Amino acid sequence: MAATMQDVADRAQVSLSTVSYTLSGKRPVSAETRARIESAMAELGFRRHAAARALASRRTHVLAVAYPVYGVALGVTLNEIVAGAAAAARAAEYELVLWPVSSAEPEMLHELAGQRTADGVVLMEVALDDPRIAIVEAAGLACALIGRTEDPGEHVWVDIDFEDALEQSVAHLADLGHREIAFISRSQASIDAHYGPVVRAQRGYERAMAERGLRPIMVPCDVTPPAGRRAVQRLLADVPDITGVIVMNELALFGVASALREAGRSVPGDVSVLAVAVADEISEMYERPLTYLAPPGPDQGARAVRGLLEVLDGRPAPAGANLPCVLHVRETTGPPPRH
Amino acid sequence: MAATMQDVADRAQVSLSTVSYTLSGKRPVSAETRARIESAMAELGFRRHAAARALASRRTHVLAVAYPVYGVALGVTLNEIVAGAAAAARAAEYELVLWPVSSAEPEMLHELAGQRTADGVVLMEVALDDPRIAIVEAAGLACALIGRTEDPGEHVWVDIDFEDALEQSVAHLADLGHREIAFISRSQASIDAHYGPVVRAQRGYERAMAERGLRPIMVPCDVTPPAGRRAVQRLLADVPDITGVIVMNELALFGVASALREAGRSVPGDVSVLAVAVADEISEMYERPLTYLAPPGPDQGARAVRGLLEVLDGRPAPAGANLPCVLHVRETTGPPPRH
DNA sequence: GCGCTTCGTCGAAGCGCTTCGATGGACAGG
DNA sequence: CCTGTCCATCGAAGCGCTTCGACGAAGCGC
Repeated sequence: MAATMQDVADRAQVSLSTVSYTLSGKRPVSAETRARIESAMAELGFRRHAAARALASRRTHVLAVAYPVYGVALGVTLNEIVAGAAAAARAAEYELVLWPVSSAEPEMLHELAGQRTADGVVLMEVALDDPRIAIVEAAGLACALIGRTEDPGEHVWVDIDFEDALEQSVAHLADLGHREIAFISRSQASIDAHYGPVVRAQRGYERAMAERGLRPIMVPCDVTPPAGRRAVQRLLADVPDITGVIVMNELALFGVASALREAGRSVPGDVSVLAVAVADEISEMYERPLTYLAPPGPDQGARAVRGLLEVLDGRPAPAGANLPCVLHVRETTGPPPRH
Repeated sequence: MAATMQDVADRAQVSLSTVSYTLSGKRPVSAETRARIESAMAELGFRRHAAARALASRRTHVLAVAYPVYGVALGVTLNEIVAGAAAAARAAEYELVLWPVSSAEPEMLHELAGQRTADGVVLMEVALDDPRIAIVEAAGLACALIGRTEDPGEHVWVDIDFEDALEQSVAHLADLGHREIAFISRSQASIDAHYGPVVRAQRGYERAMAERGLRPIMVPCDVTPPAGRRAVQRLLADVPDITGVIVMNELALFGVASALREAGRSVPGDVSVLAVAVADEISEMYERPLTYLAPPGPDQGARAVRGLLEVLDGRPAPAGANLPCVLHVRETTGPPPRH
């Protein structure tokens, strides 16, 4: 079967512990011994047995991401975060695994964390009062948040600066001369549930509009294309002279496009469309080059993982990071029409 | 720190091995001893240490799913499979983790499999000649396929019966009286790459049409809403008297809807629309009750996991399962218009 | 030339669990 | 009453690795 460290030691004619030290670098090993051991490992195709290592070292060298498998329609944004996290983990010689847990079943998390198969957990889509944090910490694992609670305190957290994103969005449109700017956000349910991103975005939007003496026009909208279409139909009925639409809703975006087309409004001639926190890949799907604010995607995952590693190594947790989205001006925004 | 089995044994005044046996059930334990041990475990909040167990038993009790994080836009269908797999694993007291690996980086898989942190791997989105299978098996892990290779041989595999799905689709529309029935599938690239589902679906479609003396109308289409819209525009130009459209493309579906609306074709009055292998959740997103063939979703994951467990327990692998989609007739299909 | 440190290596003790063989008591059959 | 079974339990030997203390061989200064 698979070669063990003892096999390597025998073949290289050294003791088992020397093999361990060449691998970990925790004690010096002479160059020729190291070379002999390395070729023995290569010949035998040796790979450390993770469970044995974990048992002996009290470290699994595994980081987990609590991955919300249910409910999220469009995984691209999540996946970018995971990709960033995986890369950062790999760079530190940690493995990254995903734990498929919906936030509705914290019991599952308790189960997984209790077995101590990971050293730390990255929690995605953190709610303002997230019960999962306590569960993870009770199991003695480190934890990092993508998003943040009401008061993240000393936790490692990485969030998108939604307030800033909406400020940027309003600024871009207002600078172009728009006065009637609507914000199509998420479902009424998520607003009512005080879901962090939605609440903070709304706050940013309202402040940015108020600062410019503009009237905020909030349009809640479910995360589906037809909902986006209906939202725009409603908006056009209520505010016929609308010229700017900010959409923070990946799927609704497609419905927005078709509703505007149907209503005979050209983009950006009649109406400018700006998408917020939409992954590059989604923006590519749009029918024409979309003006959008790209979320920090992979960087979020990478920072969360690096923060986790700091904590695991006994260093102080880095300060929470509120990362900005970056504006890509393409072809769906322009000056408003002069009537 | 966390309680060990020895702590439980001490508190229940039995030996360590007796605790182990009550947990595993591999030897009889008297009722009162068991009760004492169980309350000791509850009081201490004991949970088995996974690494220690894995080391001693040569079984990690973990199953992994190679989860394609990159490229797949719409995760719903994948997630249903994962949910089914997780449930089946849990029922057998296995944990399920996801390994975030794109099929483009098999090296990553090699790394993960080499460390033996799982007993078996479920491979999703298997290509007709998938290099990952050899990698997993070389590491000595069992493996199950969602999808299948050209010749799956003795492997555990679970696939959607795409040929049958298209046969059902054509039958439904033809029975309603349609004669001009188009099939909007996936990108030309995936057709050229002989991606299994696409190839088999096309085969089923062409055969079903031929059997009825109908002319097949294949429309390749990228997996984005605007691509769906363009595909329909092209189709309407080429075949103005089209009355039936079969769509096997989750995202294009939304573009299909808007293109038909724009062209002034009512659904199902002028054109019937039938979606294939679209998750329930996606069908809910459609603007009106959609006629669709639901994929076996969770069942695929569950069967893959159960097959894996059979193999791990030394039993023969169950035969590959080619699962049918089930037709839900709702409101987007009806008889063709009489001109 | 002596004791010191430093370097490279070794041996052994676990990490927390599973599992095998052994043991002792209860009970039935003769 | 003795032997043979069966049942419930125990003790100990690992699983493959990390890590600590120890140790011989250099290399140093005085």
